[in-house]
Amino acid sequence: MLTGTNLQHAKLYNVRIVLETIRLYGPLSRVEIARRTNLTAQTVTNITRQLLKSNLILVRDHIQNGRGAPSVLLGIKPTGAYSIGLDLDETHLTGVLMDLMGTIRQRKSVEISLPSPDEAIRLLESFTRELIALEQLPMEKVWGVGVGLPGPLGVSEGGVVTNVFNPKAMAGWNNVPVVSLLSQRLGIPVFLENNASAAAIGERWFGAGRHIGTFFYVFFGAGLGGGLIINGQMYPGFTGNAGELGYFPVVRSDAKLNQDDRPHLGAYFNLPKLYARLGESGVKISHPNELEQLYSDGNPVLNEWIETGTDQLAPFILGIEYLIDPQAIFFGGRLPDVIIRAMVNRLQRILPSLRIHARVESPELLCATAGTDAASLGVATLPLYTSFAPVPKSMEKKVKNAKASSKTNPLKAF
Amino acid sequence: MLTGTNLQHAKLYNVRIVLETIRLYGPLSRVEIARRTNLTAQTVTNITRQLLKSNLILVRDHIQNGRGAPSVLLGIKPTGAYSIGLDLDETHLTGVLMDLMGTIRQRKSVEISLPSPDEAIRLLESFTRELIALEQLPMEKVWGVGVGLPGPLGVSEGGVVTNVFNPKAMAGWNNVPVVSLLSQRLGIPVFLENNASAAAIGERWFGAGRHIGTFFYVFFGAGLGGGLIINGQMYPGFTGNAGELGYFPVVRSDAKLNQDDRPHLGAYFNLPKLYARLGESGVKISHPNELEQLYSDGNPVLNEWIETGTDQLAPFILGIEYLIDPQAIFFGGRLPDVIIRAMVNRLQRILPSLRIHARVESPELLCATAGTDAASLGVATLPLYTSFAPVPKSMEKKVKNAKASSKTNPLKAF
DNA sequence: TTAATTAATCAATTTTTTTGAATAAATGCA
DNA sequence: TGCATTTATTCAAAAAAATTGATTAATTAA
Repeated sequence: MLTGTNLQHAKLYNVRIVLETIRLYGPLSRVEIARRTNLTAQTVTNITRQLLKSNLILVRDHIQNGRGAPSVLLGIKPTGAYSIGLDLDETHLTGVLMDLMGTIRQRKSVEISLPSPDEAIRLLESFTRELIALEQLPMEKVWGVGVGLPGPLGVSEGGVVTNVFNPKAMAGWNNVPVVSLLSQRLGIPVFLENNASAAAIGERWFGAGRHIGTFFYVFFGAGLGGGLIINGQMYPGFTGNAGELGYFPVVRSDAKLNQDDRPHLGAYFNLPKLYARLGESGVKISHPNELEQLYSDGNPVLNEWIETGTDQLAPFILGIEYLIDPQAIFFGGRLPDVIIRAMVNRLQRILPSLRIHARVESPELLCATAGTDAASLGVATLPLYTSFAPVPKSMEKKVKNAKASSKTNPLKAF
Repeated sequence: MLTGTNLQHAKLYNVRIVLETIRLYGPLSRVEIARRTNLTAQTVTNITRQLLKSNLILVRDHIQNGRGAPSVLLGIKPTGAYSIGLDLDETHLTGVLMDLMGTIRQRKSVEISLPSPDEAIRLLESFTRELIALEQLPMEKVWGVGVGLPGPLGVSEGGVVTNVFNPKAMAGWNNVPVVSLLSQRLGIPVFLENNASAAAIGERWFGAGRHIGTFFYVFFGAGLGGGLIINGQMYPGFTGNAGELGYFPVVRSDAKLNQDDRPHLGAYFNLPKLYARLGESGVKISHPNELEQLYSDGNPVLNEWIETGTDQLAPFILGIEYLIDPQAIFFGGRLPDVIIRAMVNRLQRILPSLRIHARVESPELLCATAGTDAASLGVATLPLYTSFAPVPKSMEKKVKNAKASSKTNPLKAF
């Protein structure tokens, strides 16, 4: 719907712009903020006064450049707010407690084997409570919990993502209202996102994507996923599954894949299948971190897995270049950095021979910066993202009778 | 850059929202506009007063539903503004004069053969002047000229698209500052866009895409192009070539293609090549409209061309589904409707067998509504689009010293 | 004929940014 | 050392826009 704006929302928009400017380029003086945002110094004074009072920013330093009064540098106050990220898939759960600067303050991880929804919800709750207890925080300081699940996810009527339509990978997980179940138990807002998109959001907010407006994120989890950031915001697609290249059908069946699968790209990146194949060759592992040692040992099964997977992936990377034309393509997830780097290097060798000269410029292929906790860091950004991102939507007027989410919105003071 | 907003721009945003609401859903009463936009009735009264004074809207009717004062229905005034669209490629030039409602009032077309930039600029100018003369309009009523060229286009340093990097298809057209050359001669704003993206914009504004926020547009021109609308706005990509699937390399070389080409998808849809192949079989044609007769005659060369092209296209359509996840995929351009429909029907047969069950929903495949003038209609919308679309950018504060484009901006009154 | 209802507008108020002046702190130079 | 200059920040009044509450006008229902 086309929705008008009003003064209150113009102000909220400016508050978010100021906060985001400080976060991305700070610490900054008030005049510098004014210069960057095209707001007047007076307006910046007014906004920063409220942000200081709300404990979201703090005075970092006093510096002087040349003559004149010294600048008061303002920066984000890391302890101004916290957020929890929980990344769950059929093989593991990782939980992190993150501060406003994106620093991971607490971390917990456990290897599991396809939990039932009941078990999982209990586990998610206890992880959350333990992480908060470890940091000795009051519940009010935690703005919310982000939960990541493997895609593709479905969207329920109410607009809330609650279901998992991935019967093979997460059996028994159809129609599970994760959001309402968990938020009832915890009493704070819960956000759900597929782990690939979440990792992309994390990269955008706290990684190398901070200054890249449009990029694709190739995510290696238990399988293969993808997320898309367009004009600085996560782009979900119409059904919420944009970038989901894991289930893209591949033309030729490969003898090494299970025969009961319709051949699809994600099968080449399925970790349990890799573990099984390594097991056949006499190497027993159960955690992606163990792959690092195998790689430096030059394990032939692993090497072949990397090469086959990368070769299958290459045409899709080309497809991303031609269809989406992003500034960069990130590669990240639960695989060790060295293996991701090996894949990127191989892609950089393969792709030029596939491209046609007419292309002016090609996107950079980059290793993601968040490491193996990318997904949990990503989902942890969801509560902050929802409150803070200066998206056009925040310009829209709030309908008067709308059920005030303002109770939980940390910017309610503005 | 992150830019704050202020009262003036919030107002401009609301003006655009009101205008767009009337355009899409009108004629509407003021209260109805207020209801749809969440603006107050008083605000709508103020804004519509100015729009009436500016001659952009008019009173269409007085109706009453039940008791109470009758509603005054407001609608877009078609003659409130005009715009010119010029679609140029190596084989033809089509020019249209469009009113504010998207109705084509005048039309001119000529078949040409790879004009030099000099010849082309002269031709574009004379087309523009003739179209305006035919409608007997003063120059001030024409808000601008949109020019469409085959992609991929490059972007010059100043941010203005001026160059054509398509040496094969448009030889001699490197580094031609089309925008500045033509706007100097005409004295009104000139906009340049690749014809596929332009057709997508046209479909979004005046076609079936009016109520579809996110779609892909497959464009059949002299070759194959593509355009992308995301959240209601044209998405150009980082280098300006998103959706440009014409130059996507295809794996297997086809004997029927020229050997000097690197095999790419667009070669299967190249019209001059089709004409040549038809010529070999004894059928001489030179205009896409003549294909309609051939198709109803069941010409075997044409049928095979359609089938081969569609089969090659199918995996890319699947790629669009998985990567971009749009609500719909439109097919349009200079080919006759029956041929486009045949391709869409064939795709609808092929695609289900390629998809994997896990996909929840697939985008609709739709024939575009603008007919063979899609591209010229599309570029004609560019001047209006730039002035009117309620894009987030219009929320950003204008820098004070910025070279006032307001001289030419029809909304300067606000 | 009169009360009720709805559309639209007038006038006063509120919210926010802007503008112009004032204050404070440091530097550069006589 | 003293003072003009420069720069950052804030105070106070003004301007711009949407909102609120009251008013006017047109029509239907009883």
